[in-house]
Amino acid sequence: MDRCLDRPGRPATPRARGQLTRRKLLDAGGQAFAAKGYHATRVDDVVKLARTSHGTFYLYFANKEELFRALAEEVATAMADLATSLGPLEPSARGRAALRSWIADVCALYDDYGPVIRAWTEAEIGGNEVGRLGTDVLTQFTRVVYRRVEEVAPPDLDAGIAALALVAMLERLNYYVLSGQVDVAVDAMVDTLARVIHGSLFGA
Amino acid sequence: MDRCLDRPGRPATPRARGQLTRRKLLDAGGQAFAAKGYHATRVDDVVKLARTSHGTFYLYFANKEELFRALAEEVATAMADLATSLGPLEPSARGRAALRSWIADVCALYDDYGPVIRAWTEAEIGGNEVGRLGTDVLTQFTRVVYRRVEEVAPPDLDAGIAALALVAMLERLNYYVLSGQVDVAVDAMVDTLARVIHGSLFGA
Amino acid sequence: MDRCLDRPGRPATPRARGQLTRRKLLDAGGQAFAAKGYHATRVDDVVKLARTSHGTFYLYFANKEELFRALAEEVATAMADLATSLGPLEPSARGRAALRSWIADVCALYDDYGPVIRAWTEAEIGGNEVGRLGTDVLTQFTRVVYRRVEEVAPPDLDAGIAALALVAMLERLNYYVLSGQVDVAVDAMVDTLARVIHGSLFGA
Amino acid sequence: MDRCLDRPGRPATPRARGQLTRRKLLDAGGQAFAAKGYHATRVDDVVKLARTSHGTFYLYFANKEELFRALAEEVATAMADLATSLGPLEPSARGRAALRSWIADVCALYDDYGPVIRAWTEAEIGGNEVGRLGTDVLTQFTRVVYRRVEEVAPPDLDAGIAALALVAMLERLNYYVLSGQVDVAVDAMVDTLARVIHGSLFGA
DNA sequence: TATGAATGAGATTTCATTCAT
DNA sequence: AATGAATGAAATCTCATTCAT
Repeated sequence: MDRCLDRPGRPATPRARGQLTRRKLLDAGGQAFAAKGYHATRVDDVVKLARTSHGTFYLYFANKEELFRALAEEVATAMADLATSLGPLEPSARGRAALRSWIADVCALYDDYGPVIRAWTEAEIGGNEVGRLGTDVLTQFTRVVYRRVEEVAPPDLDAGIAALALVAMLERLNYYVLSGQVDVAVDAMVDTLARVIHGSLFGA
Repeated sequence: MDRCLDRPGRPATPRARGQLTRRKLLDAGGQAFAAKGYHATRVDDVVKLARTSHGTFYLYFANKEELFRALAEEVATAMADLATSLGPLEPSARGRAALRSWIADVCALYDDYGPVIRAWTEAEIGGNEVGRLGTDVLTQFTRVVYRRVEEVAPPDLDAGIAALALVAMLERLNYYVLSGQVDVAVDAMVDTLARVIHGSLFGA
Repeated sequence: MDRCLDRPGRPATPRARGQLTRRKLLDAGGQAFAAKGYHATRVDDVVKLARTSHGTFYLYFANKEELFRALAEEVATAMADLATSLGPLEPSARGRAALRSWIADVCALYDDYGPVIRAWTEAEIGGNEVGRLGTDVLTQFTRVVYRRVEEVAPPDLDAGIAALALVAMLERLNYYVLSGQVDVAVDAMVDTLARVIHGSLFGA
Repeated sequence: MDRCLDRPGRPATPRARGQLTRRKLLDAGGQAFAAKGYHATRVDDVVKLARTSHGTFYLYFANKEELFRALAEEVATAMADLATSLGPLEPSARGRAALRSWIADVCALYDDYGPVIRAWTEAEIGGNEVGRLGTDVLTQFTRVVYRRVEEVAPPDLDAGIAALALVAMLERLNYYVLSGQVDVAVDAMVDTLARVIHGSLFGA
């Protein structure tokens, strides 16, 4: 961290420092978006958190939206991975445990990346590229859930909409809980979500 | 306060025009928020839609937030009314039909007031009074659902969280659908929601 | 005050009511200027104090400045009268008593009209008509003082500047005292002013 | 906080430019207030005089009032210094010369900072912090004069009020003269003030 | 690479004045 | 004679982005 090491003449640690600065900005962005939301976050908030300057910010990101997109892409990867990890749904107790475990992963991911997920589904930025990225990721995620629901859905249930409804529930409940609007233990939330989803597919 | 001028018979001009203008601004606000979201909406958008002037806007509302709050209060009333209209949940086909009908009402309300509901639960304006109003209304709404769920919940289900999860699902699915991010018929959505909720409580 | 007396068909008390309204506005203006100063006073403040409407205001005065000018003209008259009432200055005890009495009148006038006097000497409105009116009145007033000073001034004293200095002292001390910036009894102020002025002309 | 970049030898660019801009704004403010008065001065006038942009202005001052306050604080310092430089008052010719010299300093200060002094004693901005600062400085200034007057005041003279009256005369006469409302040479003004003040204390 | 000063377009807000009734 | 709603020009203020060093 001692900056005095890279003395004038020598470039020193080729681009390691740049990567570090970029990372600091990404982290700061995550924090800032979490605290105030995408729109209310100022570039100033980000650079202050990152302990850099405005000039530096624009060295790494073309604008605020690009910072957000970079963050969003990290989340997109994580969500895609998570989606593929959902195994077949089964009525058995074992199936239910598997479901519960997956839901726990979803909640953990939301815990890490909630603000980003939240922001990209906002209508406010729905018109632009980032909104589209968000929609795509969510659509992708929902498609996987859909496939699993379809395998077991009773004939009177529209698997497409049901999958969407379940994803909606997962996302929004996490939002309520993480934004502190309600006071619920994460564990109890995971239990209940598993119970409700399992129940709605296979009965109580 | 009865002025001698507005005698019965004469059109009651006194306050009528003002109220009309206020209404126009409120409606315009609803439209604008729906179209561009709370943050992206400019006071200018609102007055253009309402076909008035900037000055007039500030005659009726101190700022954009106050306009939003006024709108939010209308929604709060509507939601409170809707909440009380939820009857007991029952496993019977009749009970399910009643539930479906209530859900249809919820979706209709969301159709009318969606953008406001959406905006007030966003973290961006969560720090202020409006955010609190939103939280309060949603809490109130959830409480009513909670009471009904509690009456019939199987012992292995936490009625409080379940009620929250169901409200989350209702709200977020409507959001997905109304924001055009996915393409689903309202009727099918209502069916599925009724099916999922009923199923999760009483089995398939 | 019962407005219902002037029934539609009859004009009733020809223009008495108008004069009353005008007076109310003038008084309200005086109060408002006193409380917040000329610039910070809004037409709205005036009409609220006068319990009338904006429309009515502009029925009687072309604008805020005209209201001020009307007020200023009242003061101008009073000051001109006061100026002529200053008798010859004399070293005797009797002369000093006469001076004291005149100063008491000046302070009383300042008590009544202070805010107007204050406002018109402000540089802020010095460029316009009102400022000129103020300057004229003050010049006139000073001229009278000048004549009396000249009659008795020792040769080493420039009567013109001395007169100006005395008027300045009279005006500003009253301002300090009336604006509440310092806490001094009016009587003591009058005594001291008489003493200082008399002393500066005739010795202690 | 010592950054490795600004090593001794390199021009100390870091803060210098900013300070210069701030200074330019301060000076421009002084000019603008002098020319149009506090209320009539627009932020726009200031930035035009300083040859900067609106944005830059708000980088250094939160608003017009803050700029004024900064200016006022400079004046406050100068006035406090001036106050302490007043020596004992003496009836002798030498004492009178000393008094005259001090008055000359006061008038010079008023020449430099007149508009600020003028503005802060106005009722218009008297309700806020700046007004208080002005009152404090003037009170402080008066207190020093008071001490000197008290040392020599004849028993029939209230030294407190007399000091106030003298300060009032100094301030207001300068105002009349500098605002161009009357046409008086500064030298003659200083002479007359010295004569009047000396005379009022020690006789002609 | 990094900085912090500067910018200016655009948003918000105020308020003297006019207008329809 | 009186009202209160409406107006819009002008002022204030914000902030993403660029620039000089």
